[in-house]
Amino acid sequence: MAERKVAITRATGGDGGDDDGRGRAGPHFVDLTARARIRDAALRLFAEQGFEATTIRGVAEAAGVSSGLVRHHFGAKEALREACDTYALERAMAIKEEAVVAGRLADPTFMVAVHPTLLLLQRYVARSMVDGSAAAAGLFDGMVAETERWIATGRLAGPGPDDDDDPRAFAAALVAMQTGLLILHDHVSRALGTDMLDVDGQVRLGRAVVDIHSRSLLSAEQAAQARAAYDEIQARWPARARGKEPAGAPDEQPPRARDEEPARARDEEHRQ
Amino acid sequence: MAERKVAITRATGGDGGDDDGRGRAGPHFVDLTARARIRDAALRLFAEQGFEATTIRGVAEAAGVSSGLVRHHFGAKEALREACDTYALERAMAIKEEAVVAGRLADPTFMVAVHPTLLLLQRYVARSMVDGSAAAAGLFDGMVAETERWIATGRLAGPGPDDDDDPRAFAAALVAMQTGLLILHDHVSRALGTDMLDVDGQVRLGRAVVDIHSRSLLSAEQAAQARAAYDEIQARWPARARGKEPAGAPDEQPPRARDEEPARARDEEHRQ
DNA sequence: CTGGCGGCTACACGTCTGTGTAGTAAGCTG
DNA sequence: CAGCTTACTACACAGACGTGTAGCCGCCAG
Repeated sequence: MAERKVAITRATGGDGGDDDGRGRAGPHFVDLTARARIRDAALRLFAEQGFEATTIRGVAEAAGVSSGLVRHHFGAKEALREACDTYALERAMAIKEEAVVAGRLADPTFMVAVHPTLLLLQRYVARSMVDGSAAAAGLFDGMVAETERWIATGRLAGPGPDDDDDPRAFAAALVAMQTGLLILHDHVSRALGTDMLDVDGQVRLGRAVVDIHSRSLLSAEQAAQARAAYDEIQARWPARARGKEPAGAPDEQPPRARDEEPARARDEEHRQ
Repeated sequence: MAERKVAITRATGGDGGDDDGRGRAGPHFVDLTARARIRDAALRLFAEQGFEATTIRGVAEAAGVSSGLVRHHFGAKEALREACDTYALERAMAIKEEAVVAGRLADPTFMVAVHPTLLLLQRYVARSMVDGSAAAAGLFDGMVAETERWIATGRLAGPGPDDDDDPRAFAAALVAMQTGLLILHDHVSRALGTDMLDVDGQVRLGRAVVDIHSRSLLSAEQAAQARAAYDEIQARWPARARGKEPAGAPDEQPPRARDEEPARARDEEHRQ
């Protein structure tokens, strides 16, 4: 495009400018095209406040431009969102690519350095899922599909992919859990006492997630009890419940069957 | 419109109309006080669309009343939210209490039957956390605190509470993950092919969560690698990083250190 | 019967939102 | 030079929102 000329003469430096306002995979410049600054501001505000709560005027102010310019560059608010979607995906892939091809994957310094950007992008995507962006929905599906594929490879540690397992549900739960961490950024950060996207918080949270997924929170008997309870429920609810037929007697005693994992969150919730 | 108000004043005239519009812990009536219907509609809409996106007029329409009546009963939108917060907590506690004192905890039929209500309440709370309700923030903190307490009891299965662990981060991550499932209701349901709050989806998801938490997704060496990577990062980032001091050499090789759990979500994300 | 009272509605007001339009300045092209 | 495009601004508009107000209609105490 031709915006470059004006932007350059306009003291935004020589950062070039199709639409990301910087060299391909180069580092961040402080001076960006106004369009890029708008997009960045929108991305951040969308991620922090959500789509609806973010106003075009707010984006304009954060980017240091007039609200009219936002419209001039992006037309409508929805188009601005789509631009953010595209950019988030593109930029995240670029970072990942650089990390891989440049062999910097093994360099923690690099990874941590780019993480603020990367995590913001992820946070944006996560928030978009809540706000109901079409792109985010596709992304969620893609993540579930890939996780499912990853499960199928059997690289998952532990007892192995179970007998009659439900990999789709497994994958969906995993993705939703992971995304939940980003969505609840503010609350998690408050609990941690640090921004979870800062290096410190990010490490603490990362360790916690590794801990959670590198041990089994439920004992074998606890898990068995829970599964038995689910069997019972399925048996009594004739719906299309994955090939079980209803049993007759409506009153038996599954051993205190709802005190396990899924119930924990419930308990705590009501406690407060 | 007009015929309804008559029916209501006639039918609900005796219940005092404090706020829930029914006998204390009684079953649901189809005919509720208008106030109760408004609150129920608001709860559902807040849970489904979020607070900002939900309009008073929308609530009124869903409840079958005029928008003015919403204001008449609740004054302001924020007060309506607070009423929902209070009610959600109260009702959830009531259900739980009934389940415990009536000994119906062991009756899966009951649990499943009340689950649609209970899960909607939970979903409301989860969504409130995203929308930034003060009550929800307190609830999150309470859940984290209780989970932390639960961890301290050592009832957690597996290798036991680790050496220098970070129970706060552990608890926060756990709570956020659990909550994420509710927040991403739509996406999870789409992945499942069923509403995750229906009996079928609820069972499938419950099984998946039990599976996730009753095995270790990461092998011992994977976990060790990840932890080593975090050590490395902490060592190089002198922040207030929990009592480690920076090391000198800026170039070593943590064995492909960022390919584990936390990276998985990232990978999939960019893939699509 | 009468008067007050609470549930309930209709309608109006100010604000904020996304959007539309007119206009200015600067640079490239001819 | 003129003519066009592009970045950018200021201002106006319609609609939707939360909120405010006046009033109707059954009920029930006196």
